[in-house]
Amino acid sequence: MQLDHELETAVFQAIQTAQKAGDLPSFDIPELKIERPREASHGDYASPVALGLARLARMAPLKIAQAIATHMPTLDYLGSVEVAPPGFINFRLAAPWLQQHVNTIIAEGQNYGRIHLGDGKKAQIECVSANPTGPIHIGRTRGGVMGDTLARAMRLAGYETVLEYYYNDAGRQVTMLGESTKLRYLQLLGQDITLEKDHYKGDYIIDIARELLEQHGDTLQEQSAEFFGDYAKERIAQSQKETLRRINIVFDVYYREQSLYETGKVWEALEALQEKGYVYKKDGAQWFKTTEFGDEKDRVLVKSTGEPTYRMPDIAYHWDKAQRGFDLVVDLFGPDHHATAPQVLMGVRALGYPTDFVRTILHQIITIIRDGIEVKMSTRAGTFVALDDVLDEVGADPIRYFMISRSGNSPIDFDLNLALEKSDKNPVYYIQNAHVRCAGIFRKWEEEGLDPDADATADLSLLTHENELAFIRKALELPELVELMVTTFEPHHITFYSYELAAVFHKAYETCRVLHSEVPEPLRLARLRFYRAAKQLFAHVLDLMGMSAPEVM
RNA sequence: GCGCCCUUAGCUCAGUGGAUUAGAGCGUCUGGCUACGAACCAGAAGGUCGGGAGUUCGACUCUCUCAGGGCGUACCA
Repeated sequence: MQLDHELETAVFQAIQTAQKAGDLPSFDIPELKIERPREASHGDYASPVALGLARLARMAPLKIAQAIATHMPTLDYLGSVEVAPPGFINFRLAAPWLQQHVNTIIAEGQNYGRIHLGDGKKAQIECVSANPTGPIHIGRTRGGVMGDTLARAMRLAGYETVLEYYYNDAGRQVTMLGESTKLRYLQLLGQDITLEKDHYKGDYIIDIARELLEQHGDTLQEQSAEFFGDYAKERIAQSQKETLRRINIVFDVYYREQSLYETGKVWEALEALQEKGYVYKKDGAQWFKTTEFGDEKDRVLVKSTGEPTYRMPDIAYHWDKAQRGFDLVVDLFGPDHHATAPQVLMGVRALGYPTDFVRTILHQIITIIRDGIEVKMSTRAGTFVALDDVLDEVGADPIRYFMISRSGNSPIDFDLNLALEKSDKNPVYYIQNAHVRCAGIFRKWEEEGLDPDADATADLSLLTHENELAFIRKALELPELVELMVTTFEPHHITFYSYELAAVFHKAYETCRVLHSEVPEPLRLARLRFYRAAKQLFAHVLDLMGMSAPEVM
């Protein structure tokens, strides 16, 4: 349940009741807003609705607030309703209800925070979509982690969600990949050949060529570059999958660009655009009239060589997305796509589909810092930082956390030293430590031979410490967080939430002991129940971020 | 030149048009372990929210403008 929405409904009812009772004049009730006050003394929820209604009702805001407060329906979770100048209504949750909520958290488990915004809707998230011409590098990882985290939140919000990777296994880059692999193969056979400017020069190509040599000896010399390309791209795609699995990203669909050619979709899309009059020929190329959709100049769809630009299959791909019946499509693009993303949507519109179901989420660059110095990255020079290397160095959890620790609009400095640091400077451990501390309580409990289910019937009304209640209140924000994430498409909020959850947890942990001799038995059981809920919630929230919940660190 | 993004505490950044005192982490300073993990907690100091104008009962938040910074601007993807 989402208390903020429940309260909106309740306030709406209160206004209606007040109007019937003549305490408020009649007017059409506008959209109501329930918010979380910053100041704890202002309650758990507050509504400024009376301020907005002042003009409509032609009454003093304070009087309106008073009338609403008087007519609020009775609700089990609502402790008090107060009116504060200049006209705010403050709601406070009932302590008994909060205490019982501990059992709700335990009962709902991995479903805690579930909202129904996406029930019955199909969503797709596309991210990473790197070319299968080399290892995944750290820059691509940001979009991948953002996309995967969003996918997890969207599933909790009820969306049937497909995480999809658009796999550019066609076109010029695969040709170059094939040529590069063949040249390396021939080099391994002792031929004196040099790679050209556009060839891929990374060592992984040599490894692939060596594989072919080991499997086939020197029998492949007459094989085409296409043969080498087919082998290399499959090989690289496999290793990309493996790399992504290491960071806990598993795609539901790898959509092959090549399939758009095999089914004829690319040319179908081109013909459809031609028929609708959006294509013209100039300088031997075929141009798309993107200026009709507000672009500053028209763009080439088919080069004078007869090959399509990347734009053409991209449009066909998004055309296909439109036809697959998704209610929501999220495209995550890095800084290199900032300019081109809109052009693809212009293509979809030109093909007669609305594009409001597509949300393009852009993110800024990521810089790697080692020992306080920026690690320069250049794809051309082959000096990009491979995700695998960072995984070897710091592991998946810190990468996942730091990749979504900032709004996508901010560039990120990824500090390798900090990611490795197991200290209070590192928020990753601060959060995971909350789970570890809970685990420690249960471990000790069982080591002492005590009944592991002893807390099942604990008297939760004994959880009266303000720090315990503060934790439960923070837990209640999870559904609101999920809603925020899936409506703004901003995954970074969860890192702040998880940190705040850990902060209120550690406060409770410091003040509310369980196994200490001075704690009376009934309270001990209630607190054990409390930490059981906390442990489960941390495991859940860490899982939403794709991170592990360690028992010990 | 044009487009997108950014400018909030010494540093890195949150902040969904609302309530005296704009938040968090790091850093700095002061305290706290014979207590389930101190990888923690308690407290202090630190701000003309880049400048200016406008809309509003009310602006860090919306609009315009100026200044500074990042990224992009292919018949590459």
